[in-house]
Amino acid sequence: MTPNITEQEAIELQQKLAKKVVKKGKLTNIRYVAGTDVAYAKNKKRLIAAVVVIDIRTMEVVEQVVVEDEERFPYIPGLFSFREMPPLMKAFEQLKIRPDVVIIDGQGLAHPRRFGLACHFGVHYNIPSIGCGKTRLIGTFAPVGEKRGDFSPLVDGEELIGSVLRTQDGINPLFISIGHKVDLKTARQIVLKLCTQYRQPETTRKADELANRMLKG
DNA sequence: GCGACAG
DNA sequence: ATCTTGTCGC
Repeated sequence: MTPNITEQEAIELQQKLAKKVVKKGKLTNIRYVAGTDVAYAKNKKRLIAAVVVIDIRTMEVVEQVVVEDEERFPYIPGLFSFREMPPLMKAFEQLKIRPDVVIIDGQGLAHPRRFGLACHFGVHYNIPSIGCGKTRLIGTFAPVGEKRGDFSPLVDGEELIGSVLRTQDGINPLFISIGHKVDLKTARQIVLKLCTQYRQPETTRKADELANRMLKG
């Protein structure tokens, strides 16, 4: 990540890198799915990043890494990746397994400049990635069906930028979008498969649990 | 000017 | 995201 980057430079970098995002990819025969999460304490410049790899065939955790890093960029909607990429990179680069796809806690193409954290991470490592956020950054959508698997298009004007996906019956939906090298339908299928029992994918839940455990204990 | 705004 | 405990509801 570019150190001491200004807000304007960050925006220009996003516009430049957004051109490199690949919006296709069926990802057949995948096995290793990674999940990421970053936790931090208020009024402290300490960030804890966690990456957990799950074998999608057995749903067992096969590798996990957690690291501590210092805050280098504030939280600014639209520039989120400049805050979380540094700690995530530090963790990801300690991973021995090369995941087939990475599920990111945040948006991918569903971003003002079509370059959310999931795109940034995917393009940086040239690895398939999926944006999986709990709330909306941009876009509009019609009410989603109440059953697990129901979804409605997330659009920005005439452009389709993601899917609002119900991962459990009657539970608030998730915001899914392409990160890199995977199409939207495949992204939805992978996320849904990992949401075995809860609202969020097991990958994200395990990473969240690991990061918070490190933050406290 | 006002409201929105990933984590 | 985090600050925070109990509590209303299915």
